[in-house]
Amino acid sequence: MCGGFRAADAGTRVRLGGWIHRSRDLGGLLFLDLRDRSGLVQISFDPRWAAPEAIASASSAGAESVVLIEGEVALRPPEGRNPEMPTGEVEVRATSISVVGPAETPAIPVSLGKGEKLASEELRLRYRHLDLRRPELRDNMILRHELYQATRRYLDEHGFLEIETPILTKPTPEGARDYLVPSRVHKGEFYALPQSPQIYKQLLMVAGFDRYFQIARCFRDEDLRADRQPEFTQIDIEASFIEPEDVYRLTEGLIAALFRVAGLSVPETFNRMTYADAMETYGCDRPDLRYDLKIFDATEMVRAAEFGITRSAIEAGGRVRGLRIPGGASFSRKQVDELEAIAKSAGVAGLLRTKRLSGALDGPLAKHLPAGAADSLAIAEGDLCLLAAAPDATANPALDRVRQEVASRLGLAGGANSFVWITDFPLFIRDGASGALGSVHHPFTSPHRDDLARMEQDPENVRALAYDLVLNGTELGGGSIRISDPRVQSRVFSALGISESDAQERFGFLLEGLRSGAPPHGGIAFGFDRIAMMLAGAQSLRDVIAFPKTTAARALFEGAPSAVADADLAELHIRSAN
RNA sequence: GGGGCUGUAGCUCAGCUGGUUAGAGUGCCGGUCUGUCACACCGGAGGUCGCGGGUUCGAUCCCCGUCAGCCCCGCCA
Repeated sequence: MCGGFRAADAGTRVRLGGWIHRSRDLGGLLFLDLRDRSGLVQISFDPRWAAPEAIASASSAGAESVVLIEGEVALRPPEGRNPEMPTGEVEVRATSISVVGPAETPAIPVSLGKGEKLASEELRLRYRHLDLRRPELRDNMILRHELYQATRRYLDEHGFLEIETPILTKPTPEGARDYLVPSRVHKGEFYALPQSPQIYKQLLMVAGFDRYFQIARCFRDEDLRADRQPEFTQIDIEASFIEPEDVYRLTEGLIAALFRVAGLSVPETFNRMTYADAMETYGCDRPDLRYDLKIFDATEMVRAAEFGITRSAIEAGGRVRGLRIPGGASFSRKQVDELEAIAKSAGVAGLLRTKRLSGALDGPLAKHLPAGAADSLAIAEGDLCLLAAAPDATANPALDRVRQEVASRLGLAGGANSFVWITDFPLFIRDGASGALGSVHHPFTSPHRDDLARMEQDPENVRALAYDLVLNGTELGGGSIRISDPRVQSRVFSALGISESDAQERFGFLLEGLRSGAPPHGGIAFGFDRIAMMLAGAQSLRDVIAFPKTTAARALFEGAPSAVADADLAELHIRSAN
């Protein structure tokens, strides 16, 4: 392998295959950098050891052509060594070369020449076979492979069985849109690609496979982002007779094993935070805890103030909460306006601003505050304080975004990785528009035992046995203890407004399973691609997936999706609307 | 579904207030060159200015539409 040669290999006769990465023709003397998946090595052609025909052949071979080289590994002359290259001590003195895979001039550069920049992402995706040759993407794929292996090794060692579940499954009316697959045999009927193997893994528990895992491909037909692909990979885990604590302990070990692959260490155990605390203190359920910047409540301090904005917000049932920004008093008017614009785009009417200079607070609100307000609100000299007077439902996302923007401006997010388990999610969430209850996680999530009694009267305050693992503001994975008691499952369906017959039609095979002797069970799923992206230091999921889709869910290399012939549709009992 | 940015040579980009022959770097082709490694030097070829329409004496440039890529909101149990 090209990248592995060292000084100790000098004298070895070798036969090497690889791609011409770059060549330097000095006239009578010629150098090639030969590349394979292991790296680069310099091949030298000199009349002292290479026949004239070999030199001519090497000289005319184009970049990215595949060649076979015969020669001998030799130490380079001392002045010709290259400390920048792992193989820089040596070169292969070629005696023959044969061009076995001539290449046309590459459509996009693989090795970047003088002043050259990376081709646009559109072209990189169209010519993916070339882009994947670049060392950066090659290394990402190798890292990904090692993450697969570490996952399998760790879970195998902990007694988990790898079991595959179907790709052709049943459409689910809830959740994300399904990718549908028409049935040829059954006119007018459809399979769906799985959004996750959720129900199958629960049935595997019912079947007695008490520890299951799968590196599972999942499909969701929703709009994309830099960190969202329509098909993606999860590390899917489920086990019987376990509690949340068991899941935490098991998967902290798994995450440690995965981070070790990238040479990173992680804490022995991860911090915990309840959903309620996360929302109260950070305004979101996946806080970035690399920096402090906590949201605080100033409602009591301003309650008595004769100030219209805060007064009406409080009377309407809202609160006044905000952020103290250390040193923020030096922000320009324009900078603060930008922060306010971010908050407004998240739904609040505006931000109240006050800063502490020379001991006192300024701003329109300040004169309505009691003496000593700055101290009791812990606003320090030089701080800027931004307040949102609104119901939590709008203030939380607004303050969350302002918090992130401030952290990015002040460069606060550079510290050590910060893992945190978010626990005690609510079981239900009420849809603002329709007023209907929906599942926060999914309808099979177990309510907290202590909250079972209030399921019917006070469903919005029922906690779920659900948890997410968050790293630096990104959700790495999430899961729950599932419902294993069919009576509890019925009550949850009923709270969700799913009738007995609906439930039977949609999830009948799971309900039958629960009635036939179901162990208590639960699990978790991790976003494999996101973990790979983080560990690779990549900016986009597309850089850790061999053949990704564009933001419009197209595959540019193969041209999918594409139209099909009417005859093919007819066989599937389908007609295009166009 | 909505908003923003981008589209000019194989690749990366520049192109002034709308004006004669659309430029640069790199790659490619030809030549010189015996220790280069982003080799160096000399010469050359290479353009549907994404596509369609409009305004104008005249459009790469202004307007409308459309396609594609990227980013964001909605969406993603």
